[in-house]
Amino acid sequence: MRATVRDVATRAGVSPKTVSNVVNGVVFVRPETRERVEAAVKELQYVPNLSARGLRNGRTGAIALAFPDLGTMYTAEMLHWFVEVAHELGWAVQLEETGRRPERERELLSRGREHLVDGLVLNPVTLEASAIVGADSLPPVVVIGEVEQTLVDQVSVDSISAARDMTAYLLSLGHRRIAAVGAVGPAFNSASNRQRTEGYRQAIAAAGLPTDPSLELSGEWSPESGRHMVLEALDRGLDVDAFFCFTDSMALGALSALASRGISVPGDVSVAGFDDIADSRFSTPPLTTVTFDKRAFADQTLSLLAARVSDRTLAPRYVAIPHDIVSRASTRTRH
Amino acid sequence: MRATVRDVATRAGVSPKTVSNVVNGVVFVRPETRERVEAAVKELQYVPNLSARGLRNGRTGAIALAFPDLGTMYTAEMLHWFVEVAHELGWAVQLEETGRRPERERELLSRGREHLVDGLVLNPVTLEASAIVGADSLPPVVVIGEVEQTLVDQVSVDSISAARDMTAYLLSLGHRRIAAVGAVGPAFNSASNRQRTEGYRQAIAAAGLPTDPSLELSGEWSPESGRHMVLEALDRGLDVDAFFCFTDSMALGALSALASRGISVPGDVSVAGFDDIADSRFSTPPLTTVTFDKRAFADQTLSLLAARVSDRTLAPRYVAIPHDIVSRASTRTRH
DNA sequence: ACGCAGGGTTACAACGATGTAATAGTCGTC
DNA sequence: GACGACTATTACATCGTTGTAACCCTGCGT
Repeated sequence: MRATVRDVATRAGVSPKTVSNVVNGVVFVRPETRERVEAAVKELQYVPNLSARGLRNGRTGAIALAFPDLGTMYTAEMLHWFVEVAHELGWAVQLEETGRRPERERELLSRGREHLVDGLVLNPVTLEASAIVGADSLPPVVVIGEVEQTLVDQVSVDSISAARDMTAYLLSLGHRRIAAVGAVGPAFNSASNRQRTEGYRQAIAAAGLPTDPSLELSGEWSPESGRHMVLEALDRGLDVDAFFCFTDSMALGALSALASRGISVPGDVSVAGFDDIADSRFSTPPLTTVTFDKRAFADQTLSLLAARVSDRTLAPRYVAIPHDIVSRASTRTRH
Repeated sequence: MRATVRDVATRAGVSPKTVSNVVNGVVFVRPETRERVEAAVKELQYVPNLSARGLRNGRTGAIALAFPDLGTMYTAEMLHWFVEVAHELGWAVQLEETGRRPERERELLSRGREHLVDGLVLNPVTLEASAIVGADSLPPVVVIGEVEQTLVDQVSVDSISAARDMTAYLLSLGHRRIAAVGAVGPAFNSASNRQRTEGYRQAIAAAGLPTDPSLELSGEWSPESGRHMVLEALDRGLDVDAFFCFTDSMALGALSALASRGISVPGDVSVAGFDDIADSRFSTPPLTTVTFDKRAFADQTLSLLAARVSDRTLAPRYVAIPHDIVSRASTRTRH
């Protein structure tokens, strides 16, 4: 049987509350009493029951992280930092997978408090502002990534400007026929690809080039789909000198497609990605991509969440994480 | 304020216990009563407080998953399935990262019950049997991956035979100088690489070839390290016609190293991996690797855990997940 | 010496859900 | 019509922890 404050109290000859005081260390306890209690705690291997504590003071010490797909490198890297930072803040982390299902996202928002969590970090794909409005009492929540809403705290990279920057970079290398892989379209339409498409178009327009819809390849944001979009573009003889893939994972699919057709990267075409996942340093060739500090991303998100947990009346805030272009071997100057 | 059983009970004109009965659905409740209660639940948006439930019946409905490094593709894919299966079983999932620190692994075992979990799935790197013996009262736990112990439930691929099979496969393609990338050695020594090294050596010996220590490249199991080991081997002029990397992530590093030296895969050398992570289908070239059913892995693990949670006196069981060789373009017959 | 201040400790209640045992209610049967 | 045999529902206590408020004690001031 597991030891409780009662057992420890009896052993140390004090009251349960004194044990609690020692364990929590908020109230001053006479050194000799503290010592006796600590000895008893050690002897009985006492560990506080967090269910009871959670019941008593309404905080569970856990937050939930919800991502659309756990099986991707992007999510893995984000998780790594989120768990690290959360633990530094004394939070345990509960994991949820929304699987791109809007109803699951809504469910998390409305029933968020069921699963013993003090707050929620949600990376939505489909979520629209209406879903947030719908829930009349939200748990403390920070959404991450591109979502068009101003009702709750949010952290993201400024995708419009990042996509604009990358496109401008490719243009500066001399590329003129830049395909946007994963652009908004019938196959996939979310805030993320709307914004990246927007940034791409802005840069093209700023360079005085015409917008060419045939260069905007629409599809799911996965390696399979990236490969597929590129193969299809090649099959229909698209005139293109660079592929700007809206995620690294699509870029890996693109590289695979190009390699299978014997097209050299960066000899024949350049390829660029977005996210700077670890794999992009080990692809053939290594990938030029949009990078950002993922540790800072987690830091910012969880500090917003901490603030909101302690004061739920704060006005919603938005934090943009700075981004940068990292140039690797998959892009080269074109003449 | 959040609704409780009391509020629902008042609203529906019944007692709190009846609400509980309806919500849990174990006792029979008269249809009209049930209807009234369900209506009240919906109107008040009642959601049970799991802290209270956990306190009352000793179960929290959550399990913990602990992996050494969350930022890898292998972990991401495993997580994906574990979370899916856990949710099907009605468990929430709490995430821990051990960071290859033995003390963190021990801590999870000894203090596992602190964090509101009914059980623990632990993927140890350094954990040895002694650490498990040390803890005199273990939480329900299943270890996954290669660990040399028989004290608690365990699920893993049979690494010895999988490594033997892959090595035999490479031999059958005509390779005679097969490097083992990530082999046991001073740089990294864990049950995993001991076992894979053992399988590799068995196959070499079974083919009547001499064991050549210079072919066993020791190092961390990461892409960086994989690249590094291969580059170093090339630099010292190692005579080699295939690289068997003990994980796909190292294999991706190896491919990157070979590409940077202009060595063709599979033209000049073959490369094989282990784990069949998603990326390995999109590398250049796609990777021959050891595959296994990760969904089945999660299924088996969590059903062992469920069994142990409900009966902690069961004898420890071991389940091996079947593996297979999947042949892709990174390997080719040698003459 | 007596009273008062203040710190250290305590008894008690409450957080919300649910198992237990007792109660109210229903139906069938003789 | 009354009694038994269930069956649906209830009152109560409890899980372990901690906030509240009351308590006791030591030490100081007058």
